[in-house]
Amino acid sequence: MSKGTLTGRWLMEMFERMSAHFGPCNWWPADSPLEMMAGAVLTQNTNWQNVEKALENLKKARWLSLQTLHRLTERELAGAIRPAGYYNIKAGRLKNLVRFIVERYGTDLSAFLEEDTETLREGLLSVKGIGPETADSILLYAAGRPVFVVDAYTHRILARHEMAEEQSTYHELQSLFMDHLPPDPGLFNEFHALIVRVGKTYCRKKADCGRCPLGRWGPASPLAE
DNA sequence: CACCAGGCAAGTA
DNA sequence: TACTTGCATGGT
Repeated sequence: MSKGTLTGRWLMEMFERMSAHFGPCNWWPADSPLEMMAGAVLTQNTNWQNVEKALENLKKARWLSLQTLHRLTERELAGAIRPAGYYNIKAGRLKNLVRFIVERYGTDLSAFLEEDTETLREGLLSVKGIGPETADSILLYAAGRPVFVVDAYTHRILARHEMAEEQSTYHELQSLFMDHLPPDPGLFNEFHALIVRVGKTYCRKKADCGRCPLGRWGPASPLAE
């Protein structure tokens, strides 16, 4: 909350550098909240390019509605999302999520997304196959809540710049952002998107790290010149 | 050819 | 509690 702290200033400097380097990311790349939620499940440990193919299959088949996804068999769904990998697991997870929503809120997704943030998060986490990152992605990008999303890139980048311990938990990393930044969904949205962008572009190979807007590996924090 | 990608749950000790 | 393993396609 207190952005006057040293950590808060670090984080805002980090944001400004990434933002100046890349410009607006326009996340989440989806045409509807349901597509966003499906994408969140499909992208678990998977390249986004593969997820796009799977989403395209669902759109072409006109299967991207709560009603239809609820009616489909797991086998039918698995066939369509094949390019996303882990397709049997993910078909089950998508069905679990859709069943949870339809049974409690009906086929109007907005009824679910209007719940208060705590209820939403607990509900999502109660679904088998929805973990903290998937739940928080949905909270931020489908429901517009001020919840920071932590992913593998967040962990990697913070650890490499010695802004967090290598063994930090999901909640610890999330608190680093949420305790030191204003609870602004727009800020959290762009911040997470930029972290992924930086991670994909500069954090994969050590050689690329020299061009990273956050500087090279090691204790050089974004504030260090 | 090997390795990785915007996780999660289940199993083992 | 703290590791380890299975899940699977498509790009580099």
